[in-house]
Amino acid sequence: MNSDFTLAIHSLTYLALQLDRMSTSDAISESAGVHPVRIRKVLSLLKKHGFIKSKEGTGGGFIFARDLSEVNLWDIYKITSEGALQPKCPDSNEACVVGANMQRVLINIFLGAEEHLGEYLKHYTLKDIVDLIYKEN
Amino acid sequence: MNSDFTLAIHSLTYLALQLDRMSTSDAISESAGVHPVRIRKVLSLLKKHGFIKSKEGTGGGFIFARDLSEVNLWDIYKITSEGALQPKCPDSNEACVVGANMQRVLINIFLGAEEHLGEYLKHYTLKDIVDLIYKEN
DNA sequence: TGTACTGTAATACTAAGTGTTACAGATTGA
DNA sequence: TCAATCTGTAACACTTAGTATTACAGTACA
Repeated sequence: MNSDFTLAIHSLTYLALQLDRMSTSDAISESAGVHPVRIRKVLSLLKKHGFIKSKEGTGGGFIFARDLSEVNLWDIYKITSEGALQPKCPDSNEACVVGANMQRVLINIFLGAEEHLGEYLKHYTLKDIVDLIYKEN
Repeated sequence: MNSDFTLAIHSLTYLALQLDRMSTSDAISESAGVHPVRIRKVLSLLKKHGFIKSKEGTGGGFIFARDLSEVNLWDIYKITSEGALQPKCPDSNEACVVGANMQRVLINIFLGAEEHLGEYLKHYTLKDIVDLIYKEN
């Protein structure tokens, strides 16, 4: 799994603690320890899906656009990492009964796995994450 | 997720259809469409964990060592891919409340996710996979 | 009009995954 | 005993995905 998912969570959590003002990609990138351009790419995705708003120019930045408890981790997973579970099988041998059918079988199993993961991730809202950030252990 | 997991499943399924004789890494690699050395590496792992037996020399190869219905996909996942869900977060900023705590929060969430995935994978035994290979769609 | 932002393309760098070669060790059969 | 056929594994090369960096256009504000 690439880290866009965790960067998105990190960014949104950061914004969640600054609901009253805009935050710059520089500030968020410093908190997350990655390059500002990377953060802007991830935030650009989040914006396209309506989770945040942005404003260019002096005093601009990013700000949360939804209710904290109505955004969950599955929402974020879907736009940053959907299909990440699916391992890429090389083209196997059609002349062999295993090779010819394995891909179809595995794809279905991994689709199921991702759905299953979704059920788990849906239980975590951004509000939960903020609470966990403050809770010791 | 790397493809060791699916290669292991592929190999074991192949062996499951040849329970009465040994199969060579060459034969399996041809079915799976990857290099024989790669297959041997994966099979080496499976052997170390007692899923298969091997024999060197002429007429040698690999053979299943367990009951088909007592090996499930979670067993295989654990030895090939455990921790694969865990995205690597870059070291974030300890001076920021989000940076300082995010890693701990995410690690716990992903541990839970992997456990959850385990519950799903446990429901598929190798016997199920063999049945699915033969079942249309 | 200068400064501080976002938005994004292009490119370079790095790490993980995969393929390949090489060769030692085991086993078999002639 | 010798050649052939396997596994076992290390070493290295290649490829691709992930990430960082540079560059610059566009927007907003003072």
